[in-house]
Amino acid sequence: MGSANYDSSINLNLSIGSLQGSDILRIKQLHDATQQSFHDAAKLQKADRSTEEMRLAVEENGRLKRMLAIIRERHCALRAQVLRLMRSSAASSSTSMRTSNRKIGKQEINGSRRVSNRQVVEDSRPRIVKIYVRDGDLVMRDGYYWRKYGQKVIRDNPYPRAYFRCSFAPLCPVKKKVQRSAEDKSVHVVIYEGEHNHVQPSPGKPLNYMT
DNA sequence: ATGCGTTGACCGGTATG
DNA sequence: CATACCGGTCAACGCAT
Repeated sequence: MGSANYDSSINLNLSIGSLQGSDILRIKQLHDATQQSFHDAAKLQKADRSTEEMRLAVEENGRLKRMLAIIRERHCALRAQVLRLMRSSAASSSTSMRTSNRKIGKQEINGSRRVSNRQVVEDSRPRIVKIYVRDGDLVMRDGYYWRKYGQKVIRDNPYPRAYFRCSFAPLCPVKKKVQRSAEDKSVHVVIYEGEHNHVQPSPGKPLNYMT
């Protein structure tokens, strides 16, 4: 910042040969007073600069707050959109799974146990959401806390499948399966089963691990 | 001490002969 | 029907905090 320098030493260039002692004393007092006033002026200038800096900081803070509010608003809108997409894809995947997959045509995923067709009750089937996430995206940052409880190598895929349980609420029934895609190893396939029976602990916050 | 990840064992449903 | 296979879960163990 531009700051003015104040020279506190003053050369009065006086010829003091003809002056009395009292005059010298007065001049010295005057000199001291002048120096003091320069000091005071410098202090005032410094205080003014601090006030200006504080005003700028307050303005900047206000701008940042407005930006944060906008970001938060957009985040909420995006989140709502993602949830809508996840729900619509869940609806379509659950119907396509019944017809396209040989095995799933004979069995349904229902909570922790697979059950036969006879036991399937349409309304009791947990919501299943399948999403594909690239490395570095929110694979493990979906806002919930997950605890890994198993890992298994699955047929037709060299990469193991990891099993997670929602650990935020002890009774939360939601499970999550994460597996690298066999076709594109940079893509994770994340399958959510069920619905959370609690609020999201902290949107976007990193989970215990990736979860 | 507590919580978490790893991993082999186990269980139950399905496919196959 | 017997059995192999498969996906999902359990639980012991070790590690990190």
